[in-house]
Amino acid sequence: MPSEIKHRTLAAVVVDRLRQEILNGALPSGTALRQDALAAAYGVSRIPVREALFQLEAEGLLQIVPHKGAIVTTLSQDEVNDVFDLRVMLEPRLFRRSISALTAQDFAHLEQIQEEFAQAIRAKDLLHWGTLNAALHSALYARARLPQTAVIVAGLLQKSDRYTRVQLSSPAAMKRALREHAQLINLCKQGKADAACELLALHIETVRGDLLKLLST
Amino acid sequence: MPSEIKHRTLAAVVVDRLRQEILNGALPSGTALRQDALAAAYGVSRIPVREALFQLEAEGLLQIVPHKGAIVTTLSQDEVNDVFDLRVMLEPRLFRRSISALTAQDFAHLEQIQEEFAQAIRAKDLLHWGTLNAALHSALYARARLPQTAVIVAGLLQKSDRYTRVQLSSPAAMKRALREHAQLINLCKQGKADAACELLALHIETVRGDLLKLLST
DNA sequence: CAATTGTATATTGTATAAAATATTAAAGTC
DNA sequence: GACTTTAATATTTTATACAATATACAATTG
Repeated sequence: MPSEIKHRTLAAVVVDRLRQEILNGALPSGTALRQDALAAAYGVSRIPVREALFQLEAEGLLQIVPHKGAIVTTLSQDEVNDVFDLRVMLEPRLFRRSISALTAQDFAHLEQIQEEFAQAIRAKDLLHWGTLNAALHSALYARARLPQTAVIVAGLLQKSDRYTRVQLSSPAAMKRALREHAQLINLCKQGKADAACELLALHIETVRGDLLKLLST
Repeated sequence: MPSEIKHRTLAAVVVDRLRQEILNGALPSGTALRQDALAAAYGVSRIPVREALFQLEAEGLLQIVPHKGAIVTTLSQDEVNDVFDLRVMLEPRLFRRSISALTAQDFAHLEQIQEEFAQAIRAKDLLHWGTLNAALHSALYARARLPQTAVIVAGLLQKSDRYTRVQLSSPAAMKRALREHAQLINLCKQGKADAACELLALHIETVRGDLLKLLST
């Protein structure tokens, strides 16, 4: 009985749940989404479902063909490379502007995410890994004050996460990510902006490399 | 009597008309959009209007506050700079990958846009200037085969256009843009990729400079 | 038999109406 | 008189019902 839900808007609720299922892999690429079925599954009418579908299309997770329907999109290897190229270009820019302005509170937040990270690894909880990864990166850029870039990068992180979740089935890769994130935070604290940005770029490239290795097999 | 309209979908029609009015300046920043009024104005029900509003929010032209309404957003000077920084980073990348693959047909298309451009200048038709500018830039990148970057840049061009329309009230600036676009096309034809990309970056910086001058006054 | 046209069914798109939420104004209390 | 509370109104959000479109398959024609 979901009576305790903070009732934002049904459309927003559906957006979050659908996005989660897509990022999780519960709705794999190519899945056709029927408005009727989704409405029944979530116990709402088709209108909030429709609005959710449109929003997810804007996020790039779906493709909607008028009068036909919505299907979960996939990214080609070239597109994955495109996404990672963009990340390598844009994230260090955000990072550099953010580092010097990070507060003690921000660092506390980062440490907290790292803690959840470690827990997720111990529990082999792959489902939340992508969310945590995106949260940590976003937290690193929290003080960049470049909102346009920030929303673009948020989208790129989301797109990457669909695939990194696969990649990180390897415990070794998960632990390396955890370690690199810790190094990033440390360099921040020491104010070593150049070194931090360099490491960030390397970190992204590392994930890309692992991912491409998996996709090609 | 609009009976000849190719009936795509009412929501899509509303999206296009609303976007046009926002980019035109007919709906200036800060305008509150009432679903009822829009539905009446376009002669449709409120549902296609709602879906249009959501799409335009995703494009960054509106901000929707649940249960309150939609208002036309504005960009601060910092945000304008952010947009142009991104353009300088991303457009040359697209350009470089596109140049060598441009076909004779592509060049014909570019020349056609240039012609419409010149006509718009002669007719002092500011309204379509932004659309043509975005179309020309996009045409330059048509063969880049980087869809992720392409959609991001398309969004950035749209955001810039809201402001360049103002900036180009000066005939001198319009003619300079026309000339620089012609130079870009010529360098493409000659296969001088490096020079073309350099000029492109300069071109974008020039527009930014003019724009900031106007915004600060 | 191939191709095309027509019909039935399923699904999406839109309109109308009801419910939920926010805003405004008025009334009452201290 | 200032402040809270309550009613009234306006607006958004959601549900239901209807219309338009696409898909699948049968029927017809050459």
